[in-house]
Order: sequence, then C-alpha cells, then structure tokens
Amino acid sequence: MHENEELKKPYNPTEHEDLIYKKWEESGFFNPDNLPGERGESFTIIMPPTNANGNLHAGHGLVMTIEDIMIRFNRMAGKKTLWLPGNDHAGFETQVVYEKELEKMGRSRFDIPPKKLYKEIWDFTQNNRSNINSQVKKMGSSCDWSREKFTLDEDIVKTVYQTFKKLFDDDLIYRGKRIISWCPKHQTSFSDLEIIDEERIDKFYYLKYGPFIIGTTRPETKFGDKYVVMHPNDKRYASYKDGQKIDLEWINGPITATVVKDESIDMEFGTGVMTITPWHDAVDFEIAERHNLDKEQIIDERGRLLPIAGEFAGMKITEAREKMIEKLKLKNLVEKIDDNYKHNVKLCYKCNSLIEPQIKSQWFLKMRPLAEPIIKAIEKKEIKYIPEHYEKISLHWLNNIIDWNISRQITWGIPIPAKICEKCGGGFPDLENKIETCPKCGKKTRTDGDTFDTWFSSGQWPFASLGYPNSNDFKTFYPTQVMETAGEIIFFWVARMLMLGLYITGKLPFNAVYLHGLVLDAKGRKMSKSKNNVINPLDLTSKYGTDALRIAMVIGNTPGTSLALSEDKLKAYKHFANKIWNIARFVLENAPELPKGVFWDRGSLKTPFGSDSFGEENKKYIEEFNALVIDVTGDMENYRFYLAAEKLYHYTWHTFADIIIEESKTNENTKKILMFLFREQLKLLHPFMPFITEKIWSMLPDTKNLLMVEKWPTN
RNA sequence: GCGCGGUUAGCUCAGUUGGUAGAGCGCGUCAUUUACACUGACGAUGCCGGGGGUUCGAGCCCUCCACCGCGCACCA
Repeated sequence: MHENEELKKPYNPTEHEDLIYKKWEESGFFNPDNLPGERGESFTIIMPPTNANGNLHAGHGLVMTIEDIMIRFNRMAGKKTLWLPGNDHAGFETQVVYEKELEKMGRSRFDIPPKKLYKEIWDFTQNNRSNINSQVKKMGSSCDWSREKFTLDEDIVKTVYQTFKKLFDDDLIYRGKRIISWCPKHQTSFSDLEIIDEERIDKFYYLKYGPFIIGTTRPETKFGDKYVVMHPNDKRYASYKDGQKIDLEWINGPITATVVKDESIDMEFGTGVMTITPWHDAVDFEIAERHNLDKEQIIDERGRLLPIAGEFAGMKITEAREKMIEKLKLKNLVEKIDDNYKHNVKLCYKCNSLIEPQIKSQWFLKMRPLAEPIIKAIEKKEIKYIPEHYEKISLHWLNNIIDWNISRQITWGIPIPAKICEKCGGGFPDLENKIETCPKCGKKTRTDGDTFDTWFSSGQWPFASLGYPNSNDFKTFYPTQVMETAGEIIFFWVARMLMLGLYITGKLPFNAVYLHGLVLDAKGRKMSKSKNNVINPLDLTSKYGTDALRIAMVIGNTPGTSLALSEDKLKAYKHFANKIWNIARFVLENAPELPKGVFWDRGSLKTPFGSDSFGEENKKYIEEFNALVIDVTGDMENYRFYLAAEKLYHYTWHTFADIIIEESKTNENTKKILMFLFREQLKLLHPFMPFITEKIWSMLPDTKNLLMVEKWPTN
C-alpha cells in the first residue's frame, strides 16, 4: 500500500507549480541538446517575441498554452524539440507605452534628446523583459531559455542590416518621395496596415470654383488647389481643353487654375469635376504624378495650416474648416452643403487621430517580387494554414499588395543604416558608416535619422533568431515546423516572415501556420482598460492553477475563433485537476504495482501481458484505451488540441473514474490494470496539464524520469 | 463594391471523412461513516437562422435569402 500524505488534501497548485518548473529547468531538457535518446528529426517553434513593454495578457496565456502543448507532445514523441523564446523591442508600440508613462510624469518625448530617450526606453524594456519572462514561466512554458533572444541583440541587428543592404542591392528597396500616411499626434509615418478605416457621416461641400462646382469633404486643404480635373470623355466639359488656364476668384483672392483631363475621374460622382491637393491625398498625388503637376504642402506635420492659408495659417484643420466656409459663404462661393454624406476616414490605429497624408522621403520595399513566390508556394500547398480559410485571406492580401513604407520617425527602434544626400535626396545603405558624399551627385550626406518599422525586423525573426547564416542552430532547426500566433497579425507578421524568410534563406521559414483568435471576457467583449474587463492570466493561475487555465483555454477553442474566458469555466477545470488528484490517491492506495519492466508495447499498442491475463472485461478496457491513444495522437498531429483535450477529459472522468475505478471496487481483476492505464493517461494529459501530471508522476512507483521526457504512448 | 467567417440547449461553444445532436456553466432530483463536497449519481431543455436542392439518409454537401462580425478596396 502506497501512502502519500500530500494526496490526502485537495490539490493545491500554488504549492507545487514553482517547484516543478524549477525541476524542469534544472533538468536541462528545455534545451534540445540535452534531451535523452536518439533524436533525428527536429521540431521547432519560434515563440512570437513578446513585446517588452508591459505584462502578460490573456492572449499571451493562450500563445504559451498552445505552443507548449505542441512542444511537449513532440518532445515526448521523440523529436529534437526546440522552443525559442524572445522579446520584441516593438518599436512604435513601446514608444507609445513609454510616452504615456512620460505624460504621467508631465514630460514629453519631443523635449527629450533622442539619445537620452533611447536609453530610457532601453532600461524600461529591460525591466519588462525579466518581468515578462517570469510570467511566461508561470504558464509552464517549456522553452529553451539558454537561447532567448531580443530583437535588439547585436547579431539580430546585424542580420537586419544585411537584409536591408541585400534588398537595396537587388533593387527591391528604394528611397522615394511619396505620399504616406502620417499621424499628427505621433509624428510618424505608417504603412497601410497601421491605418484603420471608420465610417463617418460628414458634411459634403459644393464650392464654386470659377465656372465649375467642385465637391469636397475637406475644404481646409483647398487653399493651394490650382488644378481642376475632369474626365476626358465628359461631354459637359468638352469645351475645356487639357492644359487650359482659367482665372478665378478663390479663398484668399484671385488665382489661375489649370484644366487637367484624367480618366480616373468618376463622371457619376458629384459634378464630375474636382480640384486636387496632391500633398495631402493619395488619389490626388497619383494624378499629379501622371501629369507632372506641382505639389504644395498645405498642412504641417502637427496638423496645422501653413502660411499658404493666409489668415488661416497656424490653425488646426478642424478649426479652420468652419471658419473658411464662413468666408467662402461671404464671398458667395458655397453652392450648397450636404449634411449627410457617408464616407470612410482613415485613423491612426493607436490614437484614432485623423490620418493626414503627407509627401515624405521614405524607404519603400517593393512587395510584388517578394509576394509572387509566396503566392506560388501557397497555391502549391507548401504552407498549411490552420484554420484553412486563412489561406484565402492571405492570397487576397498578397495579390493586392502595395509597397511597404519601412521608415518610422521615432527614436525607439533599429536605426536605418543609411546616408541621405542633402542635395538630391538620394538614400544609400551604409553599414560601415563610411559614406560622406553622395555617390550620385557628390554632395554632402547626412545620417538617416529614422528607424525601421518594427515589423521589418520581426519579419526576419525565424532565421535571425536562429543565428542565420552560419550557426549550427540555423542548420539544425530551420525551417521551423509551425508558426503559432494571433490571426490578427497575419499580414503584419506572418506574410512578411514568409516573404523575407524565403527571400533571404531560400526556404520558407515554416511549413504550417496556426492562428488563434482573440481572448475575450466572459461576456464575449474585447478586453480593454477602458472597459475595465482585462483579465490577467496570472490572477487566474494563482486562483485556479495553471493547469486549469491551460486546459480551459484549449477545450472548446477552435483555431481562429475567439474565446470567451469565464471564471466558471476555469472553476470546472480546477475541479478536473482535483479529480485527477483523487484518482491518483485511489490508484496509489488500491492498485497493485505493475510487475517490474512492464511497459506499453509501443509497436502493437498492446500490453505485454497479453489481454488474457487481465480477463475478458479488461480486454475491452484495453482496447478502448488503445482506440483513445490512436485518436488523440491523430488529433495532436493535426493540431486539433481542442478535440484531444476534450476526449481525454471525458475518458479520465467518465470512463476511467466512473466505470473502471468503480468496477475495480468489486472486481479484483480490474484493479490490475488501474496502474497501467493511469500511467499512460498521465502521459497523454501531460501536454495539457503539465504540472499536476508531473507531480503525480513523481509519486508513482518505478518512475525515475521526469514525465516531460517520457515517451508518448504510440512512440 | 469585393472577399472571409458566423448563426446549434438559458449562457459560452464543440460537433475532424454525411449515418437518429454534445460539453462546460447554469437548472432540477437524490446521495454524506464514499478515492474525490474543489464530490458523486441521475435528469430536463434543441423545427442545428429561413427557403429550395442532392442523397436511402443532411447540423455537415449544393443553391438562394436574412441577420451578426471581420477584412480589403474605395469617388473628390
């Protein structure tokens, strides 16, 4: 009879979890180099680097759970298993977080010298890193801390620089003076992905512009408008010739306008005539480019009108709008105002400020040539998307991809290693910091003060973090097997990793993409500080145990679908953990030990006893268990963790406990298989509930090894 | 406008290849010298969004429609 005092009380997770994690860490088995046995095939997951700017949130909890399940399963299945953790400097995101800290102290980033600001944010992220990492450990994550990377590590930055240079040399990166999306609050440009659309109802103004009526939602940009554009086939305006000059009275006095004919004009819309503001509108910019027209800046970087606006100069655009309409009314230049115009506006995804397009010199990455091979790879099914419909979503985006602005006007990030000619504006990568004069025009150059879009570096993470190009790790673990991350960042991150990974290494960085949904609150609402419904995963682990949180996040949560996380659900799985605990007590107190050297026959999935020695009724139980093992293994291999977990839950509770244990109370023969079935069950449950299974494993007789490196039943 | 999801028990959601609907919570009844009250046993609750079709058979496949959510593109 096996006595164990610990088992006499209910399972108390907090009593065991830290100790068990310590045991795992000390074993060295998180590091694939230390794993026991012959392991030919490798299995690698690169952890999405956590932003080093705050705490673990519920979404991280899900990442850590799903990835750890895959990792533990494959480790037990005998693979050389690596899970590489990391932190992301998260350029703009972190800068925004830090700016809020500054605001609380009554400071502003615009008053701090860049070098000092950089140092402050550096210290801030380093503190957060250790904090985040300890939280990752709380989730039971069996990642290899000896290989932990940071996106600002010297070798990572070096890799990013070399990629930049190679892209430039291959004519895939260019410096262009083009229209970009500019946030007047954050004072930086963005790529198209950082912009959100919002439908709004605004006024639509019909203004008299010489002989024409033009329509606009943004009269405050119209000060400098001197081109009036119409469709070449528009019969109403056939008498006006392309290039014709027209003198007319405008906002601040008489001007000379030029007629431009362009086929992009929609004859059905408004009056079929518009004026253009190339500096502050993407469509207008394109028209101006096509016809080689002048472009003039009207609004400054902070969203205020420039001297061209005359008496309105210095005003914020919203303020100027009403005032200039008043003036136009007095000048009798307002035809009519439609109060009910529905249209979309572009907003900064972070602060919801109205995006103010500006023309700026920036570095752009040509995306078409990078996207083409990925489109082909997806069509050839070389990338498995889980769930499948992300394949279509990806293809749609890749087929319509536009060039990527990778310059950001922020301090926190990887500085762009380039020189800019002060005369001709040309830009040149300069990794060794040697260029002083422009290779094109010979004039003086200055250092580019911008930093990379953070996704430019994280897009290289799979190969960069493995030490591309010469390390053993890169050779052993690249390409990785699966990228598991949030569906939300499929374009931001996943698509770009595919493109940059294939471009640089010649191989896709991963063969499968597993995308999880959002973690919502119990009522299915998105978590946000303003709604005060943010769930801290660590509060839940301390209350219900990490195992309960993990399995609650998995069961009923299909990939790609959002998960409503309720405490009731956690309570249920805390009960399940306790159930396992009590099963352990019963088995240890009642089941005879297995004869020495008796193991699962891995080849045939039969016990070496032969079912005869268990009797007919036990044969049924063994076969039932065999079927479960095969079923669950299939689910694990095909990323159906939600099904595997649910099947195990039901087997343990409603077959093993309710039927087999109950029968064993009256049937001595059934008692003989309890230990055997329980031991194998613990292995199956371990990826989902690593702490309690490891703890119980250590109490079983004849279990010297850690459960985390035991062999999976089919292996 | 184009595209992608979703609609299943009161709530949150599963249902992998078509074979008479499942889980958790909640609800009801019973059980306390029981491995387990952080419990167990038993139970109730569904025109599987609507119409049409394929099939011996449809929650699942096809088609149309409605509603909800999301993405992309946008015309001033």
